[in-house]
Amino acid sequence: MNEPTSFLLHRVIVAMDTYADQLLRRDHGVTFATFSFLAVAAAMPGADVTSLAQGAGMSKAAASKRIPPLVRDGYLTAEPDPHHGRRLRIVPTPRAYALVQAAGARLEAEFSDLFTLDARLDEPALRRQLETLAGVLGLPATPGDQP
Amino acid sequence: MNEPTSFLLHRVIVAMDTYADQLLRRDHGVTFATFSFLAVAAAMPGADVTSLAQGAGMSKAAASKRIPPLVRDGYLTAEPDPHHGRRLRIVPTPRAYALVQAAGARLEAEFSDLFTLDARLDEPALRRQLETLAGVLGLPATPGDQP
DNA sequence: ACAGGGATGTCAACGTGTTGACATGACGGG
DNA sequence: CCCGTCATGTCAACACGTTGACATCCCTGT
Repeated sequence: MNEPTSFLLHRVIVAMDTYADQLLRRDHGVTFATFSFLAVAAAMPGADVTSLAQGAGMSKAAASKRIPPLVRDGYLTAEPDPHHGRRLRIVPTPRAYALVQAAGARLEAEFSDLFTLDARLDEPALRRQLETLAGVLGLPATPGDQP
Repeated sequence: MNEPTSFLLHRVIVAMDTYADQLLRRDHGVTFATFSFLAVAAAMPGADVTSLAQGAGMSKAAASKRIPPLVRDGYLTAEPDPHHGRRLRIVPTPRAYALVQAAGARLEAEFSDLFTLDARLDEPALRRQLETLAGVLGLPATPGDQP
């Protein structure tokens, strides 16, 4: 009996996430989840908590809880929206942009290397398969796009 | 600028996991993590807590906490190993085997369908890429194999 | 003007993972 | 035989997500 492809996919991702997490912790002092959240925030500066939650694929409550520590650590600023009494404007600081840029480039480089480690790996082909799969699953073409 | 392939991979998996989780909750009354844990237990009946943790890719403590509720719900039995004063023998009940078999088949069927929904999807090709990737990452060929 | 419904952010309670510490059983070398 | 060391399971504390409830604010229809 063969392992289902979906399970194999799962294991591969878990391994890649673990690797990325260790790299980010060691070299940038943040966890993968934090980096990911900051990357979303950097992609939509001035967004409110709800948009951030959607973009990061988590609940409003989770995003709301994540923000205060990131403000304390100098990665974000959170100010009340002058045009809306309840809405917050979340703006990344230069430190956040620097982290996202550096760590993002680092991760991309690492995983690019990964795809060249074996001649049987064909990144463009894999990418096409994944994009089609994303389409079938109803995922947006780019992460966290706001309509 | 293009989204890194590794990020795309991540998003695809998260979507598939979410889908699987909803299906399992609705039709089998367990979460994906629980199913996954029971699948590991079913693959190594009589294993101790440490082996189970390794097989399921979690810490000993997490496995240890997971077991009592599963015993209470009639999915597992946990008895002291007669040959070792501290070791426990974790044995799945028929109910666990039935769940793993039924839910596993269901998931596999769903995701097989998924791979036929678009003519551009080539499951064998995708699978070869993933297996090579797993090899490069140093993953075992089959999940939870004990040396 | 204002009543009602939706949007927004936060809270409490909970689920489930982690790490580090710990008591205790197994085991091998002196 | 006994002592040091490792293996084993559990506990406490924490991290970080979820859901459901909630107060508050905005906006629209009347």
